[in-house]
Amino acid sequence: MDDRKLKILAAVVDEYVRTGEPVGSKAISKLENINVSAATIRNDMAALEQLGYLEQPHTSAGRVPTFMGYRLYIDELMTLPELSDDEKSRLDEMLGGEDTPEELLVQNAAAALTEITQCAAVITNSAPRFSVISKVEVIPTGKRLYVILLITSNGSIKNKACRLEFDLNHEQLDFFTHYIEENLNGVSVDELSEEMFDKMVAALSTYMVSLSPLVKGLCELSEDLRQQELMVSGSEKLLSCDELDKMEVVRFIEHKNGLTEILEDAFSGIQVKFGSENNSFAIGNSSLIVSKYRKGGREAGSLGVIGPMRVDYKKIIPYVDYLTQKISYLMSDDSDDIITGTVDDIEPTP
Amino acid sequence: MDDRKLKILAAVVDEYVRTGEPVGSKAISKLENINVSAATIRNDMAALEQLGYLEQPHTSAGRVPTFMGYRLYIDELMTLPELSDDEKSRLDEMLGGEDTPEELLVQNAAAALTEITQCAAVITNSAPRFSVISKVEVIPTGKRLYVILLITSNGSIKNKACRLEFDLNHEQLDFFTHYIEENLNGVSVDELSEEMFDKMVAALSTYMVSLSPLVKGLCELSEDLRQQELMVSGSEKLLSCDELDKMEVVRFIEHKNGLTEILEDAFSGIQVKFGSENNSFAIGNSSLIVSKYRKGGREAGSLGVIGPMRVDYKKIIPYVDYLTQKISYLMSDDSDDIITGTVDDIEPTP
DNA sequence: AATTAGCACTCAGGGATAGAGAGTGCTAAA
DNA sequence: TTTAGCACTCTCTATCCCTGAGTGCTAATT
Repeated sequence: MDDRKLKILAAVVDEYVRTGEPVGSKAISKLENINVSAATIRNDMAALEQLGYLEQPHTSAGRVPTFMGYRLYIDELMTLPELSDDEKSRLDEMLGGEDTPEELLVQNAAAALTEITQCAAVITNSAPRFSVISKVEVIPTGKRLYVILLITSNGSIKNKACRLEFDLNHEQLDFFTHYIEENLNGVSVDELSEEMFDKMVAALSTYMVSLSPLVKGLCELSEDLRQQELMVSGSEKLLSCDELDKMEVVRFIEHKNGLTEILEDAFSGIQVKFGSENNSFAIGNSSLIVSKYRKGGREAGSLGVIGPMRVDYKKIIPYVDYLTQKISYLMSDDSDDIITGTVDDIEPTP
Repeated sequence: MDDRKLKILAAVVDEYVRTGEPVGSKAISKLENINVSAATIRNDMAALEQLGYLEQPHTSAGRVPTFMGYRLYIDELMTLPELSDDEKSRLDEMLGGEDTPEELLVQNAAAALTEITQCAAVITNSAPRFSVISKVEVIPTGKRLYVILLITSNGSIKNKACRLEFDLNHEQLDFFTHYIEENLNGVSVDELSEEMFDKMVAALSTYMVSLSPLVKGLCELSEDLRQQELMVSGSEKLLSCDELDKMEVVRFIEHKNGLTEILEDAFSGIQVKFGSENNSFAIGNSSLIVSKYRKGGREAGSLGVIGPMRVDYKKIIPYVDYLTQKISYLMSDDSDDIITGTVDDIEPTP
């Protein structure tokens, strides 16, 4: 695998990304820093095809990169340009100022990626999983009607109305509230499980059976919290992309199949995954460029772009990279007073 | 515009709805209650085209109804069948029993419509606008961090976190809570206005300036409440419908453009609107069949189906009609224990 | 006057055919 | 080892032709 072959492979990918057409030996030979003839390139391309990095849609067509070709290009060959100051400040502006709420920050990043890359952008927020319950309240709001309020250390607030069979008196409500607080305060969202709530129901039933709807409500709320939040923006861009199978895109838009898993599995740093048969996220010729952002030192979610395999990696990767870093920076900034603001610091409800 | 022409127009629409193909004179002449020759029908169809009710995709193709044609068909020509008892009881079952919560009732209706019609269903809930504030709570949850909880008589619950510049002590929190309760409890959501909150800020500023973020938070929550809630279910059905432009459908699914407005504008009874350029709800060849349901004599929301213009109106309209009536009936029935369950009945938080 | 049968006409859609163009692999020369 | 030359392959596009469905018009019939 000599040096020139790698250079040619890189050139083929670049050209293909640029034009979308299978690229021939002549086109490569005309390129600036290639100083060999088309015939030589033909020989090398034949070799690259033999090795599995290129393929021909048909005899007498140019070459197109294979999965392997893209993989090698992305992992080894590609040279990423630095973002210009202009581009950086444009992104900063699109993210919003320093006092933008965290949730909006990530959403703005997705919107920015959609606009700049003309691809779909995807964001997840796994923050809830790493937070702890910081407050639980049960508030009577009508005949036999109670609202449960669940607040976590990262600022998520969930509520739910429950109807009981009987009204609770002061004493009963007090008892329940204290019981719940003792059992849930400070518990990590990840630890919450159905069994745990089942046990609570069992324990409480000796005191008062009719409390179980409240526990059930709590259980449902905790499920809400546990589930990662995933949002896809600009998915219509995928439809106008003729490299992708419209049916598959539609199926993806409907069910977001496999995305959660793949994003959860991802590790730090920029990663590129192909929507091949390997994983459950399967839009035929697609590519997912994703990176995780951090909050207070911990991975808190991910941010990425979904496009055709033939996307401009050189352009998109720096954008995704910059945005995740910026978001991580902004989040580490003022995150302390939310993360550490546990229930111990606060006054009881009057 | 003689009687036979109308009959033929109706037949063309029926056939086109059934087959999806442009319909020719021969097909019409073979129909049961048409007893004239194809030639006669050709003459009438030419006349109907002249009048703007039909059009030809190209010379020597059959005819297809125009907007105007559909409009006339829907408004005057179509004969709606009664639902059979079987169908009615099936719908009743899908709606859920008498004690189904109102919100779920409407959602079940949407699910039923999606399943039966294989189109998208849309529901709105304008109930919040006609409800009153039944409870407001301010709950400390961290350093200078407070959650405001707003509950209305119809069961909507909204919350929001606010950050203050200083922590409040018991006394201050008590004062604020009482002040808010006195000023907001029992106030209709429709009456809430920015000016009202501005006045509250002014009044409170003599006591404590730093409370204003809380009032601002309340103001934002009340805006959330005022805005109609809109849900679309089964929107994926629109994607598999090749009469509709996929791009437009995806854009619609993502942004629900214009739906709120059009649904708010609708008046009582079944209505059919076309997704043409006239209104902001613009999926090219689509049709929206919608009706309002009532609660305690008042319009409380709407219920509808979005499909291609070529939908089976005869089938869908009776379903939508029945469901809205049934929902209106169920809501007038047991609405009292929620509507009238104001804050006065309940115990203060322990 | 209204309806019908008959007929020529139009047009979309589906092969089939042919030529152009791009690109290749191979061979032989540099 | 590289390059030039050349025959070959295969897609793509345009063109033509044919078929079938459906029309509009005219003349005959009721």
